[in-house]
Amino acid sequence: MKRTRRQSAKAVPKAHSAAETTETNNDDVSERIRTTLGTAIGEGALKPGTKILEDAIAEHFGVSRTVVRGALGVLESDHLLERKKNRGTFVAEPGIEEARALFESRRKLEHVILELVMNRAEAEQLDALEKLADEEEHIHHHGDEKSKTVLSGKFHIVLAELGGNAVMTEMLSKIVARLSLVMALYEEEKQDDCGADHHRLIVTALKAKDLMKAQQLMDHHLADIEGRVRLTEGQGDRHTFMAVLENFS
Amino acid sequence: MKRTRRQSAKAVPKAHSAAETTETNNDDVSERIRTTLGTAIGEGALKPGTKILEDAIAEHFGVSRTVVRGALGVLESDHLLERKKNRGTFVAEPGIEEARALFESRRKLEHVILELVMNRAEAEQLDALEKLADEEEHIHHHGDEKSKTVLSGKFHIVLAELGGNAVMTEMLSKIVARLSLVMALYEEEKQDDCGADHHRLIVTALKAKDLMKAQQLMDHHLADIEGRVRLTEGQGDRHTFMAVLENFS
DNA sequence: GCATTATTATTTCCATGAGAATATTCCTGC
DNA sequence: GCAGGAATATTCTCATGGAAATAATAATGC
Repeated sequence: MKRTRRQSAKAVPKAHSAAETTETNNDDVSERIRTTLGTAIGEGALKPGTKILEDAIAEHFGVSRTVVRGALGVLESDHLLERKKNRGTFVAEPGIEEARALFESRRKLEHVILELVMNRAEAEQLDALEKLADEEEHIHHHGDEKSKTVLSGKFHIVLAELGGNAVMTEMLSKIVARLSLVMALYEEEKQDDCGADHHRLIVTALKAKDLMKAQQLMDHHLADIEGRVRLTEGQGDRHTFMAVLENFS
Repeated sequence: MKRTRRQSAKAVPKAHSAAETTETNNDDVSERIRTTLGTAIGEGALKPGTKILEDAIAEHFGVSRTVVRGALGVLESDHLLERKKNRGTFVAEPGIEEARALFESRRKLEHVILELVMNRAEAEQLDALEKLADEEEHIHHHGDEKSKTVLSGKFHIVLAELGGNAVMTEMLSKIVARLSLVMALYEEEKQDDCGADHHRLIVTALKAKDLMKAQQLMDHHLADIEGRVRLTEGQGDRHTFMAVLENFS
């Protein structure tokens, strides 16, 4: 038996039988696949180098491999996945040079965003942001590892949205996503206790209309994150088989 | 006759006959389609709203519609194309809010890039950049409309590359591409004579290590571009049938 | 003559099968 | 037992056909 593909579970059997209840516009599925994989990567559930089985995804979402393939294509163009010819698709493993560029870009972008927020955000919007920071701090004490990183990333996105520039927001989102891969690869110790209230401090600086202070706090916050990382060659693939061998030889 | 598709001209007839000279790795084709359409849009050959026939592209590149479809997908995610369900894909028509965001993002990015270039670029690299600006100025006097805009865009990309941050360069490239759509939609008068030597002035400021001056010149240059545009609603679709009608009623 | 409906044609959209390349297992000889 | 290789299985890759939807054209009624 040459081709034994698992039967599509929730896929419509064959015909688009006229009375389709859900009326699943299949283009939404492509979007859903992208966001699903994107957030999975973002919160570290999918580690760098993990192989992506397009058949499995196709089955899970009840669509053909064609649409999965399309979704993977744009994820690749976002540098979240890498496709090796005839080998398959893998979660990307950014190199140290790319990591450096990403950190730098993020620093600059966040600076600009703070400037925009300072000029545009209403007081009530800042209140909402502050509430998010508080919630985050609350979660922090309850040590839920996953929701911690998720919330932490969300703060920066919401902050960017307050800047009122969708292009900026999108750029930052993509950089943050890629940086989560960098952290997964190069992070050394997970000392997430430090910097728990960074976000809240930034908000108060914003409310005080002190741009310099806010940017300075942001710099400190980001430096804190970058400090958990050692960007030296051979560190990135310490999880790979060869690298592990070298540690024991 | 239900399905009359034009015969693929340069496509290999059927089998990947063992002795394929070119050994056309078909993934390169997808890349080629993207860059082709991308530059076509960038230099205004493809105007906003133009319909993209995937059959025609498939035939032209000698591949199936599937790979064309993939390429169009990532172009869509880059906001250069828009896909309307069951209607087709069209060259994107950015709205005025998007245009505003793009202009602003570009200003900020170019500022950052100048900073990076100031810190990193070697003298000889600046020489190369200056040569590019000179060439551009030379072309300018010979009024070749197309190569003028192409060269003009290229300057900013090369400048970004001198910044030594690939992420920044990519972001700027995408913004510039989208802005060419904005210009095509909203540009009023084509007074490209003014600002002919802007680029060269920026380079000299860079060589003089005068960051403030360089940024100021860049601001002026970009303001010049933005000045050619009137971002008011109803201006964007002045080419559409309904808008034309309104002008005569 | 014009609006409205019916018919035809194009084109998008997706599932599927076949081919090619890679990974894995099994087998044989030593 | 194990190295090397053949056979097998898995997975990617892409072209193709058919169904659905929209656009275009023809036809009909008034």
